[in-house]
Amino acid sequence: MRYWLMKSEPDAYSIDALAKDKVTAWTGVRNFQARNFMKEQMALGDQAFFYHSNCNPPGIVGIVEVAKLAYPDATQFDKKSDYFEPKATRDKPYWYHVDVKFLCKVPIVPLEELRKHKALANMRILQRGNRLSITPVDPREWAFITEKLIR
DNA sequence: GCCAACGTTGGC
DNA sequence: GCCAACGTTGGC
Repeated sequence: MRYWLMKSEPDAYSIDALAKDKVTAWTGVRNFQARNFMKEQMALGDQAFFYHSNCNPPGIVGIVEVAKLAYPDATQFDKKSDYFEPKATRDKPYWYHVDVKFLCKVPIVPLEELRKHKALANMRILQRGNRLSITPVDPREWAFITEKLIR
């Protein structure tokens, strides 16, 4: 089982929205690396930090679990959707996504707090210019955050 | 709102 | 297949 960090802009979809929905389809990912993490590596039961980005303050606000393996993103076939992909066909979809299940909310662990800890220095989210919306989290980093920074 | 960093596109 | 131009992300 692996660990992940998944970004969402709270204006678009927040941890509170997921707490209400319980399960959501993680649609709209349009980056090949992020897609491949979902399609090729995510397994049922994998856990992920739910991260609020592009807000003040950005940070980890919850924990979720992969509840359904990757399947084609329906929004790519919808001409009216912002996520429409003209090159995709039903036989050869471009974009995939998993479903994630709400596990819990946590008191925010701000990005600024993550930066303070040497144990987390290699986290993808902390690297300069990082924009990837889904990133793997090392099990040791996961343990550090859940044991030391979340209470 | 600014802007650095990055991914993607498309002309050649 | 290179690479400049462009669009997007996301912290600040």
